[in-house]
Amino acid sequence: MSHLKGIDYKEDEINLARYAKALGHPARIAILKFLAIENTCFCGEIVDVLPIAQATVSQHLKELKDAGLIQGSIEPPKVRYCIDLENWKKAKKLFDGFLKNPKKIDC
Amino acid sequence: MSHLKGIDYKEDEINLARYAKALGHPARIAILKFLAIENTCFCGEIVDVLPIAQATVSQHLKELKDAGLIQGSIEPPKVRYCIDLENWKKAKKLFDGFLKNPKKIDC
DNA sequence: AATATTAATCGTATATTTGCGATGAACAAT
DNA sequence: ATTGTTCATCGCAAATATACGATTAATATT
Repeated sequence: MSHLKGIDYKEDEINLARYAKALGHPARIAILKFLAIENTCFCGEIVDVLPIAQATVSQHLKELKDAGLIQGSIEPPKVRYCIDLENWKKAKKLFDGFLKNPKKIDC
Repeated sequence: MSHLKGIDYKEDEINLARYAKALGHPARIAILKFLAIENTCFCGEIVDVLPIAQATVSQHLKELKDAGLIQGSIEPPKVRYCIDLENWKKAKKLFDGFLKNPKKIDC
């Protein structure tokens, strides 16, 4: 989310858009769901479950991590991923505030 | 959302991702917010308010419309836009189900 | 040291997104 | 009929995103 020319956008608008963008691909939704169910998992387990190549899964994981929705901790030779509950809650709050009755949207 | 190779993705995953993608740009968040506050508006009013060109606003409106989040009705020579409450609620339900406690995510 | 495992990264190809100026279409007003 | 207004669309450029095979890095295991 780098190219915000006018830069009138408010902090929350940018954050909400960033989270939304990260959720904007079904593979990443599926990854997050898997991660939510399993609590934690390794990249390889996702590769086994989804019909996409390892490099691509890794890429999606990176984007989720960059957006702050997940964390990874090294556990050689693997990396254990889990949802970042802190930011997950922030995201939830932003989406809740935005998606409730449009008449009463948070500003 | 056309390139879903494996196509294992579930209906809800695809729909959620589609809504999320539409929300994945701060300009579109700003547009929706403006629309929510004003109840309805014309393209030109958005152009006056946001620091982006008319063609670009029109493009964003098209994407929001394609995602189902807004509607447009011709009112020559203008087009009156408003939020599509029906789909807005659907989106809200999907995000709610997804973003609540990850331990209890909807599947 | 050599090997195996796991995941990130590189290089590449293709597709999509974002943005804008210019043009076009639709219609109202003169 | 001509003009003005509004918005969509076209054409283009640049940036991002998506996907993959191949390679590399890190580290256990043998």
